[in-house]
Amino acid sequence: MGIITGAMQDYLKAIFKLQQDRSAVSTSEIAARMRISAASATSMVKRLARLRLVAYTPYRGFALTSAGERIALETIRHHRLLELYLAQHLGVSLDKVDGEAERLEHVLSEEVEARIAATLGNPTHDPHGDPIPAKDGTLHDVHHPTLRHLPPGQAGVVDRVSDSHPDALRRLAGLGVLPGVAIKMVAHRSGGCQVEIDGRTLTLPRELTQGVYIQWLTAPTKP
Amino acid sequence: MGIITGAMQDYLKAIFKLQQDRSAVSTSEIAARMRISAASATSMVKRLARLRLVAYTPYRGFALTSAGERIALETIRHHRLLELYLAQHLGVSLDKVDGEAERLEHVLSEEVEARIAATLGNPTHDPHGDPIPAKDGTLHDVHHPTLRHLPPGQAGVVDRVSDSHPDALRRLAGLGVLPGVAIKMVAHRSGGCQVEIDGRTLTLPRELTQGVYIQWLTAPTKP
DNA sequence: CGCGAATTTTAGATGGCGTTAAAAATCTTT
DNA sequence: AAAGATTTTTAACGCCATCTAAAATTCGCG
Repeated sequence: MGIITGAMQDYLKAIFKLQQDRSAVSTSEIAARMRISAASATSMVKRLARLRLVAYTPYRGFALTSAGERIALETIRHHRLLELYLAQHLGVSLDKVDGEAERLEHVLSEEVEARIAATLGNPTHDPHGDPIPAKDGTLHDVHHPTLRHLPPGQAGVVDRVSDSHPDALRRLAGLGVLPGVAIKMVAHRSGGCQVEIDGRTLTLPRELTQGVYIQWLTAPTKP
Repeated sequence: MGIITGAMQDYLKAIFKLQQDRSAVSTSEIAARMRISAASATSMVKRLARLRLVAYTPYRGFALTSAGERIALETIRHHRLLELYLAQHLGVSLDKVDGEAERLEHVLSEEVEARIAATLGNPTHDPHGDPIPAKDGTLHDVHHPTLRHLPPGQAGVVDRVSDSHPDALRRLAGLGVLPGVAIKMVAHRSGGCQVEIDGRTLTLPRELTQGVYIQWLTAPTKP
């Protein structure tokens, strides 16, 4: 029940993410991910273990306790809400929101967090499609919207273009649909959709919109 | 040119404010203001002196160098912009904005600062009437708007009511115009103005609006 | 199984930022 | 101007968070 520092939150966040697949995390994994020495990781993990935020067996790795997971999820919630808010309400570009949120997340009060969430309409996914943990720790699936999922009027940025159909990829590239390009949905049509890129309006057939993954600039509206 | 920590920014800010009147600041003054021990103040001042942010003569006090003042002003700018932004765009109440801004100010990037300033219309005063330093360090006078200075449509909170006219004070209190009460300017009339308090609309004669100091909730609009 | 390789932990520094207690300098007051 | 009071600085410590180098442990392979 001591105080949780910003550095501790970062460790807990990193452990949480590494733990997604494998069940225990090693010192060197966390050190590599956080770009610190293995010795630093060991000493921090020991500190976290003393606070009962991770379960740690020397030489055997460690895993979050439920208390640790709770803090990790809160931190991730802060991070992703901030990313969305910065992008949507302050126009920060998507390649910068992560870095900005990284610093702000540690000093965000519960009150401001709540107001940001409310302003955004309690979104469930951040602009990269990653789920925003709910206050109770609930986590949705990762959301990888393709062009077809953009509602009309909604703008996004092309994240990547599937390379499973090289032909489609080539046609899209020819039309200017490339990763990093801003794209706005104008309207859905039978058999495709109309989008705006760089001021130009195009109509893309269904088979081309399939493999275009985009990043949301606003929260998905709730049904 | 080492890195400037958040604690250093807090010291520089405090020294700047103490320096407003007197020309040199003492260890005990800063210690009292920041609620830390005098010994801590000494060690931090020595650190700041090493970085050439304050000019320090042992046992004789210290003052900001121009480099130190620049950082102090930047920090105060961050603080006051954040206060205004939190109040105006996220609805944080005025008694909480200071504490919130206190933590956020140290991690605000130049980019987000600029976007916040732009969103607010490059305001010159915070919700308490204190001037927001410009990027170049320029500082306006303290602005203590009275009710008469509220533009129509603009809402504020009563900060204090002058007690130099006890009679006026009593009449205002009878009308519900008390410190902490939200008030909105409806329209200026010859000889007074029409305001809305708590849902009720009142017309106040000129002599009553004189001594009512208010806090701005939005930036003064530029001429 | 046992030995070298890889990983992990410990040991010992450093710097930031705070503390208390004692020493040093300055002020005050007679 | 000297004594006493006050202020300021120094000394010694603790905790966080990082590092490097060395010791301990575990892994992998012949």
